[in-house]
Amino acid sequence: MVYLPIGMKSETAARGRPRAFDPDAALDRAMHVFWAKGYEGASLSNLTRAMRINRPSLYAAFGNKQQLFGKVLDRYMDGPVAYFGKALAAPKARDAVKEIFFGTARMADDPRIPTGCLMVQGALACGDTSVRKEVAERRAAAEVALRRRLQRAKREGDLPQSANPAELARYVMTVVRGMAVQSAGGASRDQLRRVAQVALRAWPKR
Amino acid sequence: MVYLPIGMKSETAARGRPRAFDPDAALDRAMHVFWAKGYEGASLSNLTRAMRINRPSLYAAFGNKQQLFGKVLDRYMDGPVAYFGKALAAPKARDAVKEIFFGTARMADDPRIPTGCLMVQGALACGDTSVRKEVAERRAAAEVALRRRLQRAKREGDLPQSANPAELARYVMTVVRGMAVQSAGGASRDQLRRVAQVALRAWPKR
DNA sequence: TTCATTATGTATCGATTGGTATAAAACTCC
DNA sequence: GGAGTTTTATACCAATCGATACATAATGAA
Repeated sequence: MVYLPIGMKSETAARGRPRAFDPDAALDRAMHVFWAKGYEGASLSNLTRAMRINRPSLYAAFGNKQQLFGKVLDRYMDGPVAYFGKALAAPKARDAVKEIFFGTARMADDPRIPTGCLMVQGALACGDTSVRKEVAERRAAAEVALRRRLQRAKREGDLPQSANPAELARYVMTVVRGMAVQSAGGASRDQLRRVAQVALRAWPKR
Repeated sequence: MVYLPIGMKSETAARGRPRAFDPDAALDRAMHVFWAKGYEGASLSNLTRAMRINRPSLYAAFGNKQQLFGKVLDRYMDGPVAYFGKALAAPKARDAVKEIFFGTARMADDPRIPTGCLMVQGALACGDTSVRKEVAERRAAAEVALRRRLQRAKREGDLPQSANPAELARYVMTVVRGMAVQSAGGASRDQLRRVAQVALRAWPKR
């Protein structure tokens, strides 16, 4: 198996020595390290050992530690938390929120992934300000997506006119972030499901 | 001004050269560094500069970095989050929870302290497992305290018989942790207050 | 004064950090 | 079969990490 360089079209002929590792598999392994240890807790030695490549290969393929973290975040959004975008496609806003809550709870017991949320524990507090800013922006982007979905729901009469989409979106994301912290602290899927049930009681009645 | 060694009774005569700094003030300064940068993001150079002492003084007074962090956590519980224990003393469980929520929101705009919560962003994910475990235990202890308070409320008829104190306590702490994450991401006091209002709608009716 | 004791300031320790220089290896193109 | 190109592996870089050795300063006790 020969892996193509990042961003290279498959039509293009591969020149030079072929890459001996799968960049996506390496990103998955890096994701686990960042997820479990945080950006600063993940050393390059940790990363290269887990990714099963050596340092120059990492730098050639992914830039540097910060750019690697960015690519890991991209992959995280398209992978473990893809349920979030799918949930927004539910016909009813309440069902979308329910799926977001239960999707978050579902991650807790998955033995293939670390506990918690990469966007939360990856770099909540961090000596490197720009890294902290990047994850904060990604968290904010998720809240914006949910807010837009709830605004649509209000226009469609799916939410009462008294409802405030911005407030509700912020509330939902607050619960989701809190569930991530609880999960990182050892909360089980079942415990988080019950939290989700309670949280849903705050949802506006039609 | 002469400051007494840690743990020394004021009756005891001070021997040797007197300490030239106030340990409590130094702890407060260290707290800010850990709070803003996290355990791993806070280097000893950051800490000693902020504390205005040099390294040997730090080690003599506080042990090592991890023990310093532990003492900072103690001070954090008795200082910035003292509102939590006070809230539990409210006569009604709902008021206690309300005070916990609003107390958490109140911290967000305080210019004297960093955003977020030291027990969350101090070491949510961390290369050092024992540090991560310590903060997790402290978070768990807060939840236990609230659960006991809600169990008492149920016995007193302050909560309906159908209420589940353990679930409710977990829900409240989930929201509080989520508010901390939102605060670290730049949410204002007012935004968090509105989140608290929504969260309270999930509280069981009498 | 002298001694014991404790704190301070400087200078440094070995280990680890993120990041590279360099050369050999493995491929395509001509 | 080279020539050109890219990846791999080893070895290394300066900087920083947490932590200390050591000499000096400042106090109480004798």
